This record gives sequence, structure tokens and C-alpha cells, in this order.
Amino acid sequence: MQSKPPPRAAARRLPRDQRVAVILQTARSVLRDRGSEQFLTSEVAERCGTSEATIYKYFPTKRDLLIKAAEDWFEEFLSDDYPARTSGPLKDRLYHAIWWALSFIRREPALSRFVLMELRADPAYRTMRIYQQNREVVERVMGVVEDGRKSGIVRDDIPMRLMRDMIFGAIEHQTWAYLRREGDFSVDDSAGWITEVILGGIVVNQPADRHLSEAVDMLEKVTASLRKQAGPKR
Amino acid sequence: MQSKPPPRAAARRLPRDQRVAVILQTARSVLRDRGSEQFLTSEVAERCGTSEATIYKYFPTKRDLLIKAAEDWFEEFLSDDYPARTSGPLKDRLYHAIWWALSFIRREPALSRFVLMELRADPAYRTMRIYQQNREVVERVMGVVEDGRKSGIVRDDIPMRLMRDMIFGAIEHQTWAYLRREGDFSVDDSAGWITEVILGGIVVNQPADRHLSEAVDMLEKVTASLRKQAGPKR
Amino acid sequence: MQSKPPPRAAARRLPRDQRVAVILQTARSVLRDRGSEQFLTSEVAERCGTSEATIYKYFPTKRDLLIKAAEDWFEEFLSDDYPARTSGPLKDRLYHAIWWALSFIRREPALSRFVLMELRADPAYRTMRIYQQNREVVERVMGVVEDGRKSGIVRDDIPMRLMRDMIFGAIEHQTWAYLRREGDFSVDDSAGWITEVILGGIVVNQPADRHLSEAVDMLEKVTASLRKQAGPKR
Amino acid sequence: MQSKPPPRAAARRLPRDQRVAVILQTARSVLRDRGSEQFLTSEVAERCGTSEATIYKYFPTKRDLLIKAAEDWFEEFLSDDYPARTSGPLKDRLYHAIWWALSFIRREPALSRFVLMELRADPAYRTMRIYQQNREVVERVMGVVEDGRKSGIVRDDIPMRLMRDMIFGAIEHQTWAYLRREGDFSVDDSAGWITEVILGGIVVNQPADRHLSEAVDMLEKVTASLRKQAGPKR
DNA sequence: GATGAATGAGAGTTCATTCAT
DNA sequence: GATGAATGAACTCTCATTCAT
Repeated sequence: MQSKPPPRAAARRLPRDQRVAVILQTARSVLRDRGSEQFLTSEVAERCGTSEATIYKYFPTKRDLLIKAAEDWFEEFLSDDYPARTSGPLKDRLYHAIWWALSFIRREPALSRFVLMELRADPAYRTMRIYQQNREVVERVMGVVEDGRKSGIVRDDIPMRLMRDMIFGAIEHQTWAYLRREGDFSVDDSAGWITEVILGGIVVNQPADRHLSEAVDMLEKVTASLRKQAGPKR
Repeated sequence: MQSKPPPRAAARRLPRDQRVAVILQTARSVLRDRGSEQFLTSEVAERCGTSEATIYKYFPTKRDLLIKAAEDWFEEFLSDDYPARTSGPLKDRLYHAIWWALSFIRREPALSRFVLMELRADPAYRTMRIYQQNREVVERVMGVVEDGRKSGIVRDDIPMRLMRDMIFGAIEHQTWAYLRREGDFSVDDSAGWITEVILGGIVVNQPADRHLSEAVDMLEKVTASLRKQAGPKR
Repeated sequence: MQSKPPPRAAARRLPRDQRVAVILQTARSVLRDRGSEQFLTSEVAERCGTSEATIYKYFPTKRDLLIKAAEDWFEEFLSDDYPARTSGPLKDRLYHAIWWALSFIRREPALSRFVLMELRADPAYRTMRIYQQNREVVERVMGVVEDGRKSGIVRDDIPMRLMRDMIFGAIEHQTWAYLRREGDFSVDDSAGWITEVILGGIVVNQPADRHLSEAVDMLEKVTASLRKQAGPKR
Repeated sequence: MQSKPPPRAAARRLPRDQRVAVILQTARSVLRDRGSEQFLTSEVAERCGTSEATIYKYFPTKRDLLIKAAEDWFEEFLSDDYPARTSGPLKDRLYHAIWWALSFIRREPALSRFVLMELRADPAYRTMRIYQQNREVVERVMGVVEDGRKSGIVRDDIPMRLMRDMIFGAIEHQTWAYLRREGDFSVDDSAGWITEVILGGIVVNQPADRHLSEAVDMLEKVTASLRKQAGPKR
């Protein structure tokens, strides 16, 4: 016989808001531990010392609970935010933004996985708050690119959407195994390389280029020696 | 009252191979229509006019059926293959390979989705035939990069894995909405832009340009100083 | 057309303990009527006017239900217990204990059959409560034998295990047909004879008898020879 | 996909009798290896290189096959028989018969288990050939007891049925674990002890008995000395 | 005589969700 | 506001048995 459930731990008769908060927190922890596929309403109820019926009082559907929990979670992440870097060389700023996006995944793999692999598939995804939240992350990175464009550093023939796909495609691909709980990754390294390739591509400096820079070197020397030769001038 | 089920539509008593083929085809179509999560053996049985027991006669497990169906499907794609382009400029060859990978997704979104989002997560993925099949696609693209490296065109400081993640991350991200049945994409355009960015990055000024303009600057200074040195002329 | 199932007969919404009790009682009756091999959870559900899901709410497994039902059943038997007889002649005490064991089988053949023929074969049998319960019965009988040994009445060269096997082998064999619902047996008679044979064996001449008759023989001879020696007497 | 069954090994188109014989032999081996609960018609078919349909041509039912196989098996055992010992002391003959019954179990535990635990439960058991076969074994043992009775060695107040139950109850209980594949037993030891207890019971020679035999000893001495005293007589 | 193909009829579970109290 | 009780509706898988060829 199933052992009797332990007597409810949590306070009964919480005001609505608190009850909701408790449930959401618990749902978050279940989502973290089990992933969305093994997410059972019964486990949420058990962990927060309520009944499943109570949960269904506040959330019409398991999925609603799941989404709300994810959104709150995401919100929290966004609010204890690093300030975006808005000045400095483009490369540094891009690195910083990508690093930040990667660190989100690193810190909350379960949430990331749920958002990236489940919610994004939902037909209603675009109407969810979490869609907007996710956009914030994307915007922060793409904002840097946009700035680069405005100041003429970034090519303006490449569609923004493509650049976005490449950057976030790379981010997700790099973190795939980690999201699967099958490996780890270095936020710093990944951010570094992605930035590097995005900015400069994978093609070696052309030979022509090398010769030119040698030429520049020589000219610098010539210039310097001419200066000396000219003596203390004015 | 449920009226008696209509007599089985499909031919009964098929020879083994044909029955297997019918089941696999049907499974493929169910996978296409429903996705792997809503894939029911009962629906496969119904659609091909057999009983579920018959299906289980030939496939030990629902998952086995699913995988076998996917593998055959993939096989079919790989066999009416375009020849890989093995000569010509790196850019053309890379474009061609990426184009080919994209066209797979374009032609078989349901299959792609299943492979990319379900099977890849399976612990046994690496031991499946489909893993090898998928590798073929990846290898074909990365082979081009490798060649580029050997001939010194591609930077050899960037880890291959990163390049792979960027290319396929970009491919998958570009096709994401399409896999979700939410949009479309142009194989040609996507392939073109991905190639472009991967090879050259997103920054306007190629190093060659930068060096060149520095050189010009200096030459101007040198010229100016030589002029002064020459004294008041004319 | 199946007419709509009649509204559930049994009271709905029983408190947990009552529901569990109802299920256990029902399970017991199904076990009695069908035996463990034809024991269907669906029949239990039907008979007690619940759904199978309700049963699985309280019992994780069909087998668990079966075992719990058997254990409770056994418990009930053990609790309306006859006191063991702890004094008096060995024979009486052994008779009493065997009688008690037989009466268990007599009263609950279905349960006995399940325990003796199914559970005993279970790898986990030794860890079950019912194993302990069964031991109580065995111990009560063997305790008498043990006492007999201590007081020198019982031979101490025969392995206890063998004696146990003989006593319970005899008990089970005697009751076999009854367990099969094919006949009946008298608890009194069986107990009497088993006690008799176990204690004394099946051979007519007890050693005491043999010696006695030898002695008589010899005395007759002695008498005869003494008569001769005394000469022709009247 | 289930791998194709290997091409049939056995000759096709066997005459009826041979086919039946092959099936029966195979069924026996499956019964031996798997026990009757895991006995699958599919495995029989596979092992003897026929189809299940062929089996059903000759045996209307799985159970029929099982029974027929067991009967043939038993027959074989009975025919390469030890001759029963028909002379000598009762104890030796009983030992021999019990030993023989035990050795059957020892040699064919799977068959024994099937007969003792499955078939015996069948309502039609009494009408089966195997019931008669089993009786042969029982008779051989009980024949010895019967002889003992006739010659006055065995008590005639104990019901034969009880003696039978005690002897075979003891045999089965002793071999229980072995039939469960959980242990082993010594045919010699078991036979020895069972014989011992059955014949003599478990009670120590009574003290009275001891005194009597001492008395006999003394009388023998008296008789002897009287004889001497009487001198060479006649 | 032989068999490949096919299946009816379940079995045991699982879980999100409802509702009377 | 809270919940214990209850369940509908699936789902995957098994196997003895039948039948057209």
C-alpha cells in the first residue's frame, strides 16, 4: 500500500498571492530537477505540501503552470542583471554581450532547455511573455551589432536576421551537450571564439595583406629616420 | 453505438517485406503529420489497415519503428544525392555543401525535426545508423573547411568544433521557424549568407583595407615632410 | 451495444482507510474465487465499484495488492488465535499444534494455496511479512518438537529440518486435494494420525515390545528347563 | 525491425509421426529450460525449425502439447528403470523405493515441478496418462509398505493414505527448494532419514524399554549358566 | 503437410484533471 | 481557501490461436 502522504508541512490557508508564489517556486525547482518531460503535478504538490487540487485552483493547466514558472524564473535572471557594456571597442562589447547570453544558459540549463526546446515549439510562443524576455537577451547582443552598423564598422549588406541566427545558432550549438547534461563548456572560451569568427570570419589574412603590412612597417621606419635626419625641428 | 469497424482497407496477407515496407511508409507519414510525440502505434495500425499486433510482430518497440522509419527516410535522401563539389574556389565549394545541408531540411522538415530534436538527445544516438547518416552531412560540409585549412586558406587557430557549431548552429537557427511549420526560408539565400559570414565575418574593413589605409596615411605624411625638407619650391 | 455501465454500486468518496479496506476485502474475495493467476485488477475494481486507477492509487502494483491482501488475511487468522498448549504430554501438545496448522488450511484454502504455492516461490518471500507469519505457524509446531528434544523424549540425531519437512510435508499432502477444491479432510483425524506416525513410526513392534516378548520367550525356556531339572513331579 | 527468422533447419515434409516426435522432444527441452510458465509456443516452433501453425496442426492447444510432452518424458524415465527391490529387510526395500522416487525428482526437476505443481492442479488430472504414471512411482513405494503390512511388520491401524501422504509429503518438502532452483539436496541422505522416521518415529527408546532389554540380557546369562550347570545333557 | 501472416483480447500502468465536501 | 478521493482515457506490449495459401 502506498504509504500515507506525510502531513502537510506548509501553512494552510495562505493568501492567494503567497500560495501562488509558493507553487511557482516549487514548480521551478521541479522543473530544474526533472526537466519538463518528467515534470509531474503530483510532485509539485508533494514538494510544496499542498494538494494537486490547490494547484489547479490557481493554474488551469499543467502547461500554464510550467510557463508561468519559467517566466518568473527568467524575469528574476533578467533583473539581477549585469549592465550592458555600451562603450569601448565593438569587439569587446560584442564579446561581453555573447558572454552574458552564454552565462544565462550556463547558470540555468534546465530553464534554458525548456525555453529553447519546448516553449519555442509552442504555436503560441510568440504571444508569451517569455518570448519577449528571450528577445531582451537577443536584443542586447544584436544591439551591439546594430551599433556597429550605425558607426559603419559592420557590413550593412548582411541581413540582421542572418547575423542573429548565426550568433545564436552558434551559442546554442555550443551549449547543446551541456543542456543535455552530457558535458560542460567554458563561457569565456565560447564567447571568445564566437566573437572572433563572427567579426572576422575564418579566412586567413590574404598574402597581399601580409605584404602590405610589411610595407607599412617599412614606411614607419622610413618616416622615423627621416624625422631624425631632419633634426630637431621646430 | 460504434458501427462495426469497416473491413480492413489495405490488402491483407502481404509478404513480409512488403508489410514491413508498408508499415515503414505509414510510420513515416504519421511521423510527418503528428511528430514523434503524438506518434501512436494505434494510428499507424489504423492507417495501414493492420492491427497493432502486426506492427509489433516486425518491430520490437515503438521507438524501434520510429528510428527505423527515420533511418530509411534519411537513407533515401542520401542516395538520390548530389555529388559533392570537390574542386573550385573554397567559397563555391562551401556554399555548395551548406546549400545541400539546407536542402535536406527544406525537403524533409518533419524528419529533420525528429532527428535534430529527438534522436540527438537519445543516449544511444551515437550508436545509431542515423548518427552515421547525419555525420555524412556534417562531414561533407566540414570536409570543405578542412581542405581550406590544409591549403592554408582557413585559419588554423580556430577549433574545428567551433566552426562546426557555428555553421550548423546557423543552419539550424535559420531553419528553425520552418521546422516549426511557421515560415519558410530560401535555401539559396541562407546558404549564400552563411557562407559569406563564415568566411569573412561581419566587419566592414578587412585587415587588408585597414593596413592599406594606414599605409596611405603614412605616405601622405612622408610626402608632406619630404616637401618641407625640399624647401620652398616653386 | 454495451448499455451504459450502471452507476457505480459502492459508495463513492470513502475515506482513505475505508477505501483501502474495501479494496483489500474485495481483493481477498477475488483471490478466493479466482486464484492468483486469474486475479485481475479489473475484476477487483468492478466488484468494489471503483476504477482501476483508484486501486493503483493505493497499491503501487497488482502484486503488492495481492500480497497485502494475503498478509491481512493471515493476520486476521493469527489474531483470533487459539492459545498454544505449553504443558501436558508431548503427544497432546504436538497434536494440538498440528491440529492448529491444519485448521488454518481448512479455514482458508485459497489463502493457503496462494501462500504455499505462489508466494513461497517468490525471490523476495523471505523479506515479506507473510514469511514471518508463516514462520509463526511453523515455529509453534516445531517448538513442541524442540521441547521434546530438550527433555530427551525426541531423538536428537534426526535433523530438525527433516522433521519439519516431514510434518509440514504431511500436512500439505493431506490437504492437497482440499486446496484443489477436490475433496475434504478431517482436521482431527489428520492431526491425530500425523502425530501418531511422527512420534512412533509405522512399524508394529515397538522396541519395548520386541524386548518384552524375547524376555517372555526366554523365561518360558528357563521355566521349562527348571521343570525338567526338578525331576518328574506330580 | 525484428531480424528475419533463420531459414528453417529441420527437414520439411516429415511424416506425421516424425514431426510429432520432433515437436515433442523440442517441447520437452523448452519445458526443461523455461519451466511451464515461460513456455512459449513460439519458442518451440523456433527451436525445432517449424512454424507455430504446424504445431497447432498436431496439438489442439498449448496445454495439450505440454501435457503430451510431459507424459512422454515420464514414460521414458519409467522405462529405463531400476528394478524394484522385492526381497530383503523392509527397511532396505523402503529406503530403496524412496531413494528411487527422490532420484526422479533429482534428475528431472523441471518435469517434476510441472507435474507436481501444475498438472496436479488440473481438474482433469485424474484422467491423464501422467496421473497413472505418477501412481506407478507412488505404488512402488507404497507396495513396500503394503508388503510390510502383510507380513505384520507394519501397523495396520494407520490409513494407507496417511502413510502415503507422509512419505510423499516429506519427499516433496525436502525437494522444494531444489524444484525452485534454489538449492540442492542429497538423494541418499533424504532417503535415509525419511525411511528412518517413517519406520521408527521420532521418539527415543523409552526408559522402560531400556530396563527391559537389560533384563533380557540378564536372563540370557542366567539361562546360559543354568545350561552349563545342567552339564552335558542329552 | 506446411507455414507466413495476422490478430483478438487483453494486461498492467500512468497521470492530468475534476468535484464533492 | 483547501483538499482527498476518484477517474477517464490512454499507452505500450504480449501471445495463443486462426486461416488463406
